[in-house]
Amino acid sequence: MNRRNTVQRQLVAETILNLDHPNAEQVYEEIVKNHPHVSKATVYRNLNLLAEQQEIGKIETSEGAARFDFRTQPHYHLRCRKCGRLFDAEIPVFEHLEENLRNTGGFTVEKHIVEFIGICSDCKNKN
Amino acid sequence: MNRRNTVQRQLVAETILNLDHPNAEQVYEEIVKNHPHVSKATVYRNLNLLAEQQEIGKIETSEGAARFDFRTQPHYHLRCRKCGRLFDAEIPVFEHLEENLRNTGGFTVEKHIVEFIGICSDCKNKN
DNA sequence: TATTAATTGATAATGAATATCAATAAGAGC
DNA sequence: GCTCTTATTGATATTCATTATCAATTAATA
Repeated sequence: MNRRNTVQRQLVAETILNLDHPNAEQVYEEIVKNHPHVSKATVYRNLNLLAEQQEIGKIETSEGAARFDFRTQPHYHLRCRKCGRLFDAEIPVFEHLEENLRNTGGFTVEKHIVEFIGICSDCKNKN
Repeated sequence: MNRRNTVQRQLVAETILNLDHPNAEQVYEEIVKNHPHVSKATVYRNLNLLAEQQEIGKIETSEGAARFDFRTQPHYHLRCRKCGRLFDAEIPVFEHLEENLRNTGGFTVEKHIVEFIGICSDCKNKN
């Protein structure tokens, strides 16, 4: 029941700080550079555990693998539909948006996601 | 290059009209009831083709399988995190939202998604 | 009716993520 | 420090949604 402080969990938590919206694969690749023994399953497990306990953010975009984020406050993202990279959207969160919908037909809204989709500058210059 | 009017494509287009935000599996199940010969791959192919040609909507939510929709105008959805069902959100689309972000750091925004996540009334009454 | 290329059906393959389970090791109590 | 309990790990199998493959079929055109 008690959470244990394992080397692997520590590594996942630290690695998130050094990567920009990585997916689980990218976190794994970064970790195995210096710690080849760590299993991919362990990376997935710890990413999810840390996200559940609100120590990191988990961003499930509308396409592709989930991304993780050292930012835990609500904010929105831009997603490049070519490379899949995420960028923080520099607009304020709609604090009152959900109020318009609370208990719509018995549906209880708990949170909302806003995702902007387009092309990042890198991909624009590549074609 | 020319699009052909196959029985299978017709079936997919018609079936979408009778289902509420179905995923590909549900469209397939509905079709095979009366047409057991139709392949699941064909259903996937036609759903994607019709979506590309804007005849139906494709909704890639932040979790689980993609949903399809006979509505093609932009609108938002509520998603139940228990059963995964989608509901139309009865709020107007933010027409000018993307303007705040156009060319943010070279990123060109093409569209945006708003998704409300919560619990539907059916799932609320079940536990 | 013959031609040709879009489409299909059946199935293999992919990618992301979770499940399984025996082996390991963190942390508590002694 | 040593032992015990059980959270955690590593390795791998499995699941799920979807796409790829490819020979066979068939819609549409001439």
